[in-house]
Amino acid sequence: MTQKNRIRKSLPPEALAIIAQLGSHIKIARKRRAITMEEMASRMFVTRKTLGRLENGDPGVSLAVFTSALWVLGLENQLKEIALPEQDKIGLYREQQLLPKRVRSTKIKDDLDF
Amino acid sequence: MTQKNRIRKSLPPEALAIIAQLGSHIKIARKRRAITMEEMASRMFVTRKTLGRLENGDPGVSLAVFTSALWVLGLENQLKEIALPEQDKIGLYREQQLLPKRVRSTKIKDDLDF
DNA sequence: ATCTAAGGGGTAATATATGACTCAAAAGAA
DNA sequence: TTCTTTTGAGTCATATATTACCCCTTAGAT
Repeated sequence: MTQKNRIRKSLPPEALAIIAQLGSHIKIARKRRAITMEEMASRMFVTRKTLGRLENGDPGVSLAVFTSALWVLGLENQLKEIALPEQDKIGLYREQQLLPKRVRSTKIKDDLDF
Repeated sequence: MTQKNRIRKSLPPEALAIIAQLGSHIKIARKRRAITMEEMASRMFVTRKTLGRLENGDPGVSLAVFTSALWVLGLENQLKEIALPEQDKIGLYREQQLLPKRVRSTKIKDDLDF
């Protein structure tokens, strides 16, 4: 039996919780702006039901739907901060670990004029 | 003709760009950690191809895949900041606008003991 | 109290995502 | 250079997302 969509059965509970929180935050933001699901869904070019899945924390909704929701709410800029390389402390640390112990001057072909 | 998946054809270019950036940031973070796509995909319980779609900015990948990637990279906490109600300036402003002009003391039935 | 609209949830049809497999190009190490 | 690994990409089968349509409960306004 070829198993499909392993991820749905294996999503760590914390990841599920994060997605659920995102959904409820989006719902709160929508209500604060006094927008109905119908109205917001149409601005997102999706159906009310799909927006509902997002707001209810369904992990299966696409990044398109998610991003579009933030877009309609005017919150899309926050997404740009995610996984920013210059703020990735773990990454920067690991990168240093990968640096060579010593550096040796490399012979550069000097006909590469620049 | 019933049009399906309108969102794919209607995603604002900026939203597409944001998703593409997220993907490339994830790719950078992975490389910094010296993890191959194969290795990372297996930790996410998806195939290398699906991870590739995420890293290449495919707007169709699910929140599950996206969140799982951040999870594996140890960056999932950043997601918790998205659309946080207490930091939603637009929302807080609009909420104030919705407040009633005046307040009138309401007759509270006092047999609601609490 | 009454009424209207908002939203939760079901179904069937269809588009798309995802997995499994494969080939090939490109990157990197020795 | 040569060899190995990584990764990009195509195909097919299947699971799932999304739509369009439906009904129904309930919250909120009057």
